[in-house]
Amino acid sequence: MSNHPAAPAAPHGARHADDEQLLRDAGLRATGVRVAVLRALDRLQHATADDVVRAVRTDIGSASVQAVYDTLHALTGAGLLRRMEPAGHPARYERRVGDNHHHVVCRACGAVADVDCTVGQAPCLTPSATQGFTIDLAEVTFWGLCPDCASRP
Amino acid sequence: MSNHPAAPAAPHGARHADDEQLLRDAGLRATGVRVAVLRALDRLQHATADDVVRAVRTDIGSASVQAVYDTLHALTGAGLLRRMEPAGHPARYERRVGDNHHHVVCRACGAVADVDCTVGQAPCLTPSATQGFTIDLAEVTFWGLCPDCASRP
DNA sequence: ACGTTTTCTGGAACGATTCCAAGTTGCGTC
DNA sequence: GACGCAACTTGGAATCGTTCCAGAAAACGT
Repeated sequence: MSNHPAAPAAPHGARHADDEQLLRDAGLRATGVRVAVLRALDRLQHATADDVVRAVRTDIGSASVQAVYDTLHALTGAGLLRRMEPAGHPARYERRVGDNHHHVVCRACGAVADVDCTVGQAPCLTPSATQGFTIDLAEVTFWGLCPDCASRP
Repeated sequence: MSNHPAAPAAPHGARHADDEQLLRDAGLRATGVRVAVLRALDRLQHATADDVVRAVRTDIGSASVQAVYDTLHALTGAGLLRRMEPAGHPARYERRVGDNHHHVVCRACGAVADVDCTVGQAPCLTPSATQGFTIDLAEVTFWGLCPDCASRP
């Protein structure tokens, strides 16, 4: 488990080789690219599509950009991945799904980290006046400076 | 005040013609385009840059795309406007600044509405573990369906 | 009236992502 | 073990919102 310095609280339950089963359980074929994408996101947190392409290529030798995008979409759609897109930055993907956690984004370098919300499980999930909207998700993004960027103007 | 069916809580204080003073107070020249942009956003809430371009052109006859983008940046930088960018949608601008309010975005049509957070003034503004980040803003976005889109599959 | 700032026109470029078509590979099932 | 469909490949072009460029003209505030 040395690759999992801080194991996510999310119950995605799969250990490396079991990603195949995870995919099948979700009704998806367990293909090379898909397994490699999951493995890549096991190591890289909040990786961009580009990060994933590179990681997958290092892992299994080659993969087309489209295959990776397709996979990211399929896995996100199946609920195996979560997608977040900080304003002004490319989308980022993570395996931590199902728990309601939020993100801090560094204004300077764009680094992203996870944060658990203070306010219990479902934070501001019930706004007072919803304007008639049916709400299914509350997304909280904190903006600031990461430790590195804070220590230089 | 018929244009202000629900006057924003934000104390931006300016009535139509006083936008010029508002600009000067912010250290900006009160130019035609800038005043027109403010006026446009008085009517249109959560307008895209494109919406603003069209509104400004209807208002003062003509304006270049760049002038509007420049203005939106200048005014946002001066704190007269707030910019929000829902994932997968173009940026939107609004005059309601200084209060901490949040947004609902319709997954289907992209419509945006304001919401006040249930949890008092500074909602999830103090996350438990900030990972060493210095946080200056908490942005909350609710996702769901607007009344219109909810009433058709 | 002057100097500075802003806006203009018109164009090209950007980055992330999507889409295309047609051919190949490789899963999973029978 | 073979078959059929889903997934992947290559290579290219296109999208959209936004930014950047340069030089000239206009407009603002002192």
